Amino acid sequence: MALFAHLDCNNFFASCERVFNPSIIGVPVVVLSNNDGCAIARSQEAKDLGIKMGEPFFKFKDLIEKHNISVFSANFELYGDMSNRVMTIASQYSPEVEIYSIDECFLNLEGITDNPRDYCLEIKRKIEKCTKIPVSIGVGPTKSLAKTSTRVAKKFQNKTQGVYVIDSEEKRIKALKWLKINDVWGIGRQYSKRLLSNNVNTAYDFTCLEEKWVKDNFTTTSLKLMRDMKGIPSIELESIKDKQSISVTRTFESRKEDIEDIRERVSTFACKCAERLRKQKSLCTRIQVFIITDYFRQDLSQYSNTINVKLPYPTNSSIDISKFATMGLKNIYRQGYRYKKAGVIVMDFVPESSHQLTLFENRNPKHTVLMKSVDKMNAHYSQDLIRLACQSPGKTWKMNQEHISQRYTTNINEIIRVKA
DNA sequence: TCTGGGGTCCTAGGACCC
DNA sequence: TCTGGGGTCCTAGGACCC
Repeated sequence: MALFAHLDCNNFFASCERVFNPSIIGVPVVVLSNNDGCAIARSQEAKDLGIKMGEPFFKFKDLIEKHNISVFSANFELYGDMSNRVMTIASQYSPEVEIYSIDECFLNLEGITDNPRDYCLEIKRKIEKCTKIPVSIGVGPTKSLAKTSTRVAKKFQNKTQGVYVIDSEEKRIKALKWLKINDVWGIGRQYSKRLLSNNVNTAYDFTCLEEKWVKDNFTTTSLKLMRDMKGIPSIELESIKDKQSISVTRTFESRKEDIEDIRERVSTFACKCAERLRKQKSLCTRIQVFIITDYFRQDLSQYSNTINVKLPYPTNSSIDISKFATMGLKNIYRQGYRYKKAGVIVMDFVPESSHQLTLFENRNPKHTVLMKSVDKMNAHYSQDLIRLACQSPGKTWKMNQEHISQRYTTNINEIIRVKA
């Protein structure tokens, strides 16, 4: 019998901040998105105050002082490193692990234990001891049921001690009847609206639908999900795959009109894309560039556009990608608008190794060597030491990060200090 | 004044071919 | 006036996830 565990860190980003700052344990904590735009993580206390996921910062600013909320700018370097630690420990408990997101993973427990509850309590204990990150674990015969179990484990923490196992038909039905349709993995806003209007209120109702109806009204993915929740394993554990696209997009700290300012941003985004491409040893053959004005300001004139640039040859050179992205930008830029956001997305990859030189190759082989040394130096010294000339340092933009914590675990200068 | 970022998958519909 | 059918490939857009 198939057996999956799903592990989820509790309020992950907020918990990361608490690891290095025990004074905020027990008080509400909110972590903000880039530019301190909106809430992307909340501790339980902050959730209880009614602060919603994605809520703009300015809308709950008045609550901050009133309830003594600790606010942090997102510190992804710290979270990424803490995530690695959690995942490394989890991986010791199963030969087959899928890292699903920064704070979640699935473990294949088939044939590993006769007592999944105790086994997972041990995993939880170990992770919490070594990393101080609290986790919840759910177990079930399929991935979606394991994920459902995790929700139960979280919701009824006192009863479950943070671990719940669906190991009988009664438990499966009980959990699915409890799970609201809009909380089901794979059922989003649009789908739940349609399902609710058809009197499908819970996950259980969903599993009772006719397969044909689900397939006709939704997609094959939803059908798979439905079978999976019935207990028929239909969603497989996935191994680590190369990315199919890499994107760097940012909201500007202010609105920009001048193409020169935007070009500098786009060039920097392009270089970041190229760097990540090189990291996974891929070359891209298509670049997408987009710009958009501030759609929250309907009083201003709006414009947005996207362009696809097909490259004459596959590349992961920052110089090439920046050049083609800039060309794309020039095509879609229109004067007289105040732009709020731009982005570069690289796609249609080929592996670096299998790339064959084409007859009309005009890729500059020197770039490969150059980029290698750029990456090396940037890794060795501080990040982004080496830039292209067009990323003029004077113009390089700085994010609003008023409340950022230190990179305790990845930067020696920001390591935690202990008073003796 | 102030509203994130990075991904994946699926489908409908157009272009094109025989 | 009548105006095939079937197949493939590609892409934009929309849904979903964290």
